[in-house]
Amino acid sequence: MAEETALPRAERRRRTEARILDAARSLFADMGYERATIRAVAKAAGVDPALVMQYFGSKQELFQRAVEVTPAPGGRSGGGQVGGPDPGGAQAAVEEVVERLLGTLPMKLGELSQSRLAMLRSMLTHPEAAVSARRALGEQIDRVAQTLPAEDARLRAALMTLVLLGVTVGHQLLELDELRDVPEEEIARLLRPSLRALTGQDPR
Amino acid sequence: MAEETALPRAERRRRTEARILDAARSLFADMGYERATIRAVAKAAGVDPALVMQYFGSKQELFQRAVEVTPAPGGRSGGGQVGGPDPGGAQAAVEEVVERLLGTLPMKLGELSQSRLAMLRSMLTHPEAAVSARRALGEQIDRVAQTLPAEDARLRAALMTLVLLGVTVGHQLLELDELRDVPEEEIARLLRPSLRALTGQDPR
DNA sequence: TCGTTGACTCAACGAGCGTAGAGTGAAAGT
DNA sequence: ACTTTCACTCTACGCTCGTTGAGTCAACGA
Repeated sequence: MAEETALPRAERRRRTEARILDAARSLFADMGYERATIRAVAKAAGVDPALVMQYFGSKQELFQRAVEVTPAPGGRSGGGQVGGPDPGGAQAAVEEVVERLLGTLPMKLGELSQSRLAMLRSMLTHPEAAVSARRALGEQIDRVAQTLPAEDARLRAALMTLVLLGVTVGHQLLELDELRDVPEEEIARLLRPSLRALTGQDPR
Repeated sequence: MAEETALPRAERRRRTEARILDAARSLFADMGYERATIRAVAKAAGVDPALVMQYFGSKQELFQRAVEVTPAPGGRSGGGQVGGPDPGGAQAAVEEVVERLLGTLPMKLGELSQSRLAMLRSMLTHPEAAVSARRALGEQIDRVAQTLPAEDARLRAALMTLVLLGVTVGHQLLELDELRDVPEEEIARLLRPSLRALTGQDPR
C-alpha cells in the first residue's frame, strides 16, 4: 500500500531523525515538556519509542535538539548588526530597532518558529527551558540595548523585549480571543508608539 | 519538644487545611502544576499525602482552591468601578486606568499574590490553569476596555494587559537579571508613557 | 556470496505518580 | 462512662513514564 521507494540507508536515517524532531517540536510546542511524552512523540513520528532514545539519548537532549535555533535557513540573518550607539543617526537607529522588534512578532507559525514556541511553552515550568529562554531573551535585550542611548538602556531594552513576550504569549500560547484574527500589522501599528515611548528617545 | 497546646478539633482542622493550602500555593507557584506533587505538598505541610486527598478530593481541586482569588482580605476592593465611558472626564479616567494597571505590578510577594503566581506559572502547560488565566485576563481586559473611548478599545486593552503580563513574567517568574533589584516605581515610571501610548488618548 | 553493519522493534524494568480503603486514637456528644 | 465522631496515618493498587538490552532484518562492503 504505502510505496516506500527503498531509499539508501543514510538518507532514510536522516529523514527519520527529522520526522522525530518535527514531531517533538510540535508536541513540545503544544503541550510543554512534561506532558509531551516520548511515547507520544514516537507515535506521531511513526516509530518505536526506543528509537527516539537511541537517536537522542534522553528526553532532555531531544528537547534541546528540538528547541535549538537553526542558523537561518534561507532568510537574511546575522548581518543586521547595527554597530554600537550612533550619536548622529540615533533617531534612525532607534526607529530601526523598534521595527526589528516588531518583526519578531509574526513568524507565521513557520517551521523554525515551532522550536521557539516549544521553548516559550515550557519556559515557566521546565528549568532547562527557562535557561534557554533567559539566554534568548538576554541576547535580544543586548541587541536592543546597544542601540539605545539612554543611561538605563538595559532596563528599557528588557522592558521592550518583555512587552513583545507578553503579546506573543497572549497571542500564540494563550490564544486570547481579543487577538485572534487580528492581522499582525494591526498589532504592530498599535504597539509601535508604545515601544517608541520605551526607548526614551520619543520626540513628542 | 514542640508544644502543641491542644486546640479544639474545628480549629485544628482549619489550621491544617490552611497549612496544606499554603504549601500547595508555594509549590505550585515555584514549580508549576505537574512538578508540584501531592506528596511534596503533604511533606511541606507536615501531613500524610492521603489527608490532602481527603480534604481536597483530587490534585486538580487542590489546585483550583489554591489558585482561586480570595475576596480581598483587608484591602479596598470592588468599589473601584469606574462606571462606563465618561466623555467629559475621559482624560482623567484614562490616567486612572493606567495607574490601576501599574498597581497590579507589585503585590510584593504577599499572601494572595502566591495564588496569582501559581496560576501564571502553570498557565502555559496546564489546561485548567490556562482557562483560569484566560478568565482573569479577560476580566481585566473588560475593566480596562470600559474606560477606553477608542473604537478598538478591547484590542488596546488586551495589549495593555499583555504588556503587564510580559513584565510580570520576566520579573517574577523568569527572574531576569535586568529587572532584579529594580524598584517597582522605576518600572512603573518607565512603563507609564508606554501604556499611555496604548490608550489612544495620548496627548502629544 | 557472505559476513557485517546499522536502522529499527519487542518486551520489560524500576521508579514515581495520583488515588483508595482500612485502620487508629483522641476529642465530642450523651 | 460509653459511644460516636473525626482528624489523621498506613499500606498498597494501578498506571504511566523514561529508559534499557536483546533481538530482527534489510542494506552494505569485500
